[in-house]
Amino acid sequence: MASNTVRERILRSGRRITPQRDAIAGILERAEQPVSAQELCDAVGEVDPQIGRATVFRTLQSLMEAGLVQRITIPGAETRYLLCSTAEHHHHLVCRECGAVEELPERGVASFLARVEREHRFLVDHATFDVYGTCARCAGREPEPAARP
Amino acid sequence: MASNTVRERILRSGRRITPQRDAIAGILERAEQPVSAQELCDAVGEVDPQIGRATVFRTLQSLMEAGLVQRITIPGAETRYLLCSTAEHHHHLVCRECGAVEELPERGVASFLARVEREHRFLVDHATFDVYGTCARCAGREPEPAARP
DNA sequence: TTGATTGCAAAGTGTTTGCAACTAG
DNA sequence: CTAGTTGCAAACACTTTGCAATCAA
Repeated sequence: MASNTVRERILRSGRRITPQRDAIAGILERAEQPVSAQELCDAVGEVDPQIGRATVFRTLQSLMEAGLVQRITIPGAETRYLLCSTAEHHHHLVCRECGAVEELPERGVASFLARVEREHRFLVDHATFDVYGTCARCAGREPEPAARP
Repeated sequence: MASNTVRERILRSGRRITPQRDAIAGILERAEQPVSAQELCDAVGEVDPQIGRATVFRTLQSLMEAGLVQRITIPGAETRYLLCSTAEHHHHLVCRECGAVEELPERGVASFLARVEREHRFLVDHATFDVYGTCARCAGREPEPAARP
């Protein structure tokens, strides 16, 4: 099988590697949590102040189209971007404490969606399912975790 | 039990009824599908061109706080607002054909969330679960419905 | 009466675009 | 070589804010 570095994945998607994309991908790769466009711009600026906002946005868009990056839209907060291990459709568990994101494979959601389809006679085309809360590690530290699904 | 008109619900939430709010709520009420802020501004403008954008946004915010309105954030599209029959937390099935929105009660999602909590050792605080596809009525008309969960 | 609400216009965000210059493949 | 990519700055879309005037309860 082909190499799975981000660079390889970009190349395989028929896109060019440029220093800018390399920098942006690197930041996303190192980030332990989803990054906002603004944060990304700032971080990129530290690598090379020459790189402009437009490039950051265009790169994100490009990487999203390539399936390398997914955008998660936290309602009431900013849009954030994260490098995904797989281009397949999946969902996220986002920890509010540490920002860590766990990927929830589509498989886990599929059976539930099937039930929705059956019960509501609704043909599902796309579903967003993002869960916010406290991850196991952070829950271990906290005395009184919130709980309101 | 108390009356359940939108006016009543606004009043009961300790907010004032104003002609502007009445107009905005009326539009949301008549809309068969979620409305974007822009559309709302336009529609409101037809009722009374005097009503400004700021008022529309402030009213939406107010109604959201009161639990009358919910905002749904379609990834890659605009934010839309819709009047909800209940202030309780719930999710939506949105038909891409006709725009109709069906409310999916939290109850239906709860057991699924419980499983996620168990399997991922994750304390769920809030989950967004919005489903896009084709409703039964539209599916009946269409020869080849899309299907890619 | 009086605090909530409004209109206006101006300021913020966050994101996109046009275009000439540049460069990876 | 040449289509894809970039930087810049300006344009855009959407939402929020300050403030004085107004109005619902």
